[in-house]
Amino acid sequence: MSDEARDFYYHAQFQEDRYGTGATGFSFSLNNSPLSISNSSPHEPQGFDPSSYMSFTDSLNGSSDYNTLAKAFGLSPSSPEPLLEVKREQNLVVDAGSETAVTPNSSASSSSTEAGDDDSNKVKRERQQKESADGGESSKKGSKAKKKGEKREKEPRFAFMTKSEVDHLEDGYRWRKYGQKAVKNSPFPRSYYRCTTQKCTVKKRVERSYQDPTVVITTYEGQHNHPLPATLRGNLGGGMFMPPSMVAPPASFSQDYIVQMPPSAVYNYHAGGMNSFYPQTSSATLSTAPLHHQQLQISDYGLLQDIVPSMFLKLEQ
DNA sequence: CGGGTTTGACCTGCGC
DNA sequence: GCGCAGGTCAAACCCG
Repeated sequence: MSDEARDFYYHAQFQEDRYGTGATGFSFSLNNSPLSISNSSPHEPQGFDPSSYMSFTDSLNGSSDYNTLAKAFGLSPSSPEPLLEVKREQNLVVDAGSETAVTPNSSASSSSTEAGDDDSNKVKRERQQKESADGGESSKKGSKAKKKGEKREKEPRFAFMTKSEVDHLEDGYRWRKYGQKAVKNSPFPRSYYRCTTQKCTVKKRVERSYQDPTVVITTYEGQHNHPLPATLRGNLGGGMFMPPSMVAPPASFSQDYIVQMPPSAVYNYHAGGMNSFYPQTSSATLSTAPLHHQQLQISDYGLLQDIVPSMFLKLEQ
């Protein structure tokens, strides 16, 4: 697998009740066939390679097994009814189905200039040399500088889209905003966040789709090397949304499978059919419509917090 | 006072 | 080489 093909795109929708009316929920509004080879999306790049699809797990572990995820969601490679969109970014983020294309290769740098630790350290060093002539070799942040010629390693990334009124969705981890930039051709800025846990280099970018302002595009980069902050574990209620960071596919569709809603939270679903899956908890209700049209209504987020930690442990082993 | 946010400056990569 | 856009830094600021 090439370095430049390790990013992912995930599409979900979240109906949020930010004002506490109790009506919250999310839906995997997958308007495209992510696992489909015969994809007909107008936004799909020409000559799109279906092998570029891979599971979250694959994305994070560096392996590529396209069929695994397809199986996991009961899809044949040409299934017209995708349940989950997991897509590598091939140097771009593409909304394969909706109107919210994310700068399709307008500048590959948007997806390839990651791992700022390397460059930024260089930047820091240079700045320090400029600004502090006392040759301070300190720099609490620039401690792991790399050689100049060394090529930056790209962290695996995946992006997903969420329908939400708030930009920064709670995902159980603590984030520190370190930047905000205006996005070309978009009235909405892009925010940059870093995980505040020490030694954790996970970053995420949050921006709104300029074509559909109700859609928030979140791009995760890297993997958390620590558990969910304890102070937040018991606080998963209240409309929190767990974006998917990893999928642990089942051996077969008839079995339970786990969708990890990251960074670490997991929902456990039971596959109910080719085009639907059902949460095992009674806290949620799900229509029998095809999944990509379904809206999972979670009426009791308190239950969610019970589910998440246990599922996480399950995946941890 | 500690931790998070804001924001202008600065850097890098890329296309022309 | 230049300009543009994305990404990051870090001082100033804010807030509990």
